[in-house]
Formats: sequence, structure tokens, C-alpha cells
Amino acid sequence: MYLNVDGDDKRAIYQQVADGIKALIANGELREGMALPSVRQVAADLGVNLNTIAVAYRQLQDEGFVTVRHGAGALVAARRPQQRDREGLLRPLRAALTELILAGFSDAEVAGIVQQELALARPKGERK
Amino acid sequence: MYLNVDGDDKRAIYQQVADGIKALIANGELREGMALPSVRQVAADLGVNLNTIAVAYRQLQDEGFVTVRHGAGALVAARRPQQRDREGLLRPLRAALTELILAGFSDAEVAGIVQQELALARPKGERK
Amino acid sequence: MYLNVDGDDKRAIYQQVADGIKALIANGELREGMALPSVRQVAADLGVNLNTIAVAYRQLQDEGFVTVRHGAGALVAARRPQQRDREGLLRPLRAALTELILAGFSDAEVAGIVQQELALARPKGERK
Amino acid sequence: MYLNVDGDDKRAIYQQVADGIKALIANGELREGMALPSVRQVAADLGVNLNTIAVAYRQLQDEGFVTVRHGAGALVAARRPQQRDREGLLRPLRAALTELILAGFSDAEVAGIVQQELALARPKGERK
DNA sequence: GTGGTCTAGACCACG
DNA sequence: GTGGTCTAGACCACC
Repeated sequence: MYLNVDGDDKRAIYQQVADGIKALIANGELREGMALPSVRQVAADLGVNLNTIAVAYRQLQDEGFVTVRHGAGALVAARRPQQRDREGLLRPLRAALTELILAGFSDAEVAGIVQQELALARPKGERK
Repeated sequence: MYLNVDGDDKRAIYQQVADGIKALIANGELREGMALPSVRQVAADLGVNLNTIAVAYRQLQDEGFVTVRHGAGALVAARRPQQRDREGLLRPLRAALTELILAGFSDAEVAGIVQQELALARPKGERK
Repeated sequence: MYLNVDGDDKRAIYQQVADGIKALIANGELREGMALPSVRQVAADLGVNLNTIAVAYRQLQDEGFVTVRHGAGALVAARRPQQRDREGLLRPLRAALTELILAGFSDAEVAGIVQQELALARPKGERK
Repeated sequence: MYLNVDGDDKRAIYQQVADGIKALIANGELREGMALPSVRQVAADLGVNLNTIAVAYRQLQDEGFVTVRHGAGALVAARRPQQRDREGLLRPLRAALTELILAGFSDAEVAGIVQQELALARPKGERK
């Protein structure tokens, strides 16, 4: 279970944690129904405040990735290709691609980088 | 010159403006040496405070995309494929791709979306 | 912790503060990992507006001297001998030396002044 | 007569011009009694506004480096090791040295850089 | 006209 | 508690 927080990362700590757990769900390390580590556990492992992790879990719950069982930990929710507004989904992608373009990468290079990142973000044996 | 701010966007206003100008530079609407609209102009157009736009311009200057000449306006800087640390460049891309994956898109679909966004982010006649 | 702003100084207040903190880092009063005083604290101490100090801290963060953790304070960043373009580094030195020359100091005198200032700018026990 | 303005330089244009002329005086290219090029000439050469150069000349006059003959151009003033307040003279030096230290240079390296810059800033045949 | 700085005061987001 | 953002409005510096 690889979660970490990085001081050089501009995202808030809770966001790094939430994004990290989403990544674990995306790549299959965390599968439907599996229990997430407890808030206390994560807080201790990462050396951050309990409330910070609680906020991350709260966001994951709000977004539907996790179901919290009152007083009994959190589970990875059943996958739901629920439609999120396409705009909210594409905005971060656009910004990221713009940065790559301005950094001087060609379309082909960007496509290559994307393929590479997708390979890392996907479950090992499952190609969709 | 299409710049706008969106209340639904989670980014700060000044960040939306800065990102918007970067996008205009990336797609060639703003080319090297061209003058940016004045801080006051943008502020009036978008209906936000002068200082907010000034912060955006300052960030663009700090990042080297724009050269500001005190008392005269701001110009799009000569391009500098200056290397930024790769991590800082890839982190936002990773997060964006993770969201697409979790939204249920296959690798092929994601690749298609990326191609489509790249086409929009690039200058019309210039394919790199 | 000696920070002060001087009305006779031509630099902007936020710049004086940023430079002052850089000096404290350079001379070892602020070491890697140490917490900086809070924005509010500095603002109160110096009798200037909160935002002015916030601008200084932001510049320090942008230049990599400080890592700011939203909601928790700011820390002196781990040192990074990251290369800045030599020109930008030498220009202020050239201007300063020119002023000394025009003030009538000989090369030897200038060298002496530089040694004296270096001694003040360095940590007490550590000569590099 | 080498004067130029650089968009990457953070100083105001008029300040770059004034500093440039001071450097020419310091290194002997402009000697006591010599005529400075006309405001119009410099403005045309550098491609900047007349008023900008006028401001630079005004500053040089205020600081005593130049005597302006109403309607008849400007001359390099007789040298005057006039005491400027030491603080105002040392502040820029301190800031420049701090930046060098933070960039990772040792005392010896800084001293070497200073010697090198002094050699460039001095008249060829005259070592003081 | 341009951008730069500063203030006062408000509200939000984070830990 | 911390820092981040935004506003309104002022004044300055530069071209």
C-alpha cells in the first residue's frame, strides 16, 4: 500500500491522500469491497494529523469511491461509471496538457507520455 | 481573445486567468512578442478586481511565459524550453488520468480524449 | 530573529522582508526544517499589513527557499544548490561593485569590504 | 560605447541605462569632462522612449555623476569621492552576496567572482 | 496610459 | 491556529 505525502507537491495534504487512494483503486491494488486502512493508521504512517486524513476520506465518500460504515471503517465502493460533468473531468487534463505543450513536447511525445502513465495507472493484468 | 472565469472551477480566479493565458500561448493565439491585454482591461472584461489579475500576470512573469515592462504592458516572452522538473509536470497529468480511468474510460477512450484535447490546444495549422 | 523594514531602503517592503529571511537562512539563524514565524506574527512585529508579508513568503516559496504548508506554517526548505542563471546572479553584484568603485574605494578596499560582509553573512562557526 | 537594455533584467529601463553609464564612468570609457551622448541619440540607439533616457540622465545628475548644461548636453562631472551614506552603499552588496551564498558558493568562490568582476569594472591600465 | 505596492478588511481552506 | 484568496481603493513608479 503505497501512500505518501510530498512537501514539494503543491496539492494540499488531504488532497494528496485522496488522490493517492484513488490511484490505488484505479490500478487495482484496492478492489471493490476491500477495507481501507483506518484513518488512525494512515495518519500514523504518514505522520500527519488525524483530521487531515478524515477530510480525505470524507471527500472519497462524497465522490462515491468509498462507503463509510459508521464506526467500522471504510470500504471501497462498488464501481460506478457514474457520469461526472465532463467539464470538471476535462479541465485538469487540459491544464496538464497545456503545461506539457509549453514545456516543448510534441504531440507524439505527449501521447507517449500519456501511454506510459496509463500503463502505470492501470491494473497489471487487466488492459481495458 | 477568450478568457473567462468560472465559479464552478475549483481553481482560484487568478489561476484560471494564468492558465487561460498559457492556453492562448500554447495554441498560438498569443505569439512571441505579442502584447497581452492590460491588467485593467482583463479585470474589467472579467469583472474581477485589478489585483487579482495582477497576481496572475506576476505568476506568468515568474514562470517565464511573459515579460512585463513596468509602465509599458506585458509581452509574450520568447519561448524557452527551459526544463521544469519532470515530476511537477507529470503530477497533474497523473491525477487527471486517474480521474478518467475511475470515470470508466478505457485506455483507448482516454487516448482519444487526449488526442482531441491536444488538437484543440495546438495552433491551427501547426501540427507538431 | 532580526527582521526589520527601513523606509530609507528603496526596495519594496515585501522585498526587504524576503531578503531579510534569505539573509537569516544564509547565516544559519534559520536552518533547514526550522519553522518561520507566522505571517501574522511578522506582520504584527513589523507593523505592516498581513498581505505584504504573505507576498514575501510566497516569493520565498516560489524561489524554493521555503516550503509552505497550507494551514500549518512555513519551513525552511532543504537546501537545493539549484543553478540559477548566472547572469541574474551577477547583475546585482556588478551594480553594487560599480557603486563602490565610484564612491572611490580601491580594489583592495572593496575586497576588504566584501570579506567583512561575507563574515557577517555566514554562520558563526562555519567557514566555507 | 556599450549600452543596452535587457528585457530579462528586472531593473527598470531607465535604471539599466543609468547603471550602464555609471559602469562606463567606472571603467574609464567615459572620463571627466567628456560629453555624454544626447538623450535623443541614446533613445534612438536603444529603441526606447525619450523620457525614459531623460529620467536616467536626471538621476545621474542628482547623484552628481553628470553635469547637465541647459540645452547643451551633459558632461561627466569631476570625480568626487563624496561620502554617500555607507548603508545605502552596502545594502545592495549584502543582498547580492546573500544570493551568491544561497546559490552554494564558498567564501573563496565568492571572492574569486568579486575579483573577476572588479577586473572587468575597472579601467584597463589603471589598477587602484 | 501602464504595472507595482500597500492597506484594510473579509472570508475561505487547511491541519 | 495557519496560509490563501479576493475586494476596494489608494498612491507610486515607469514609459
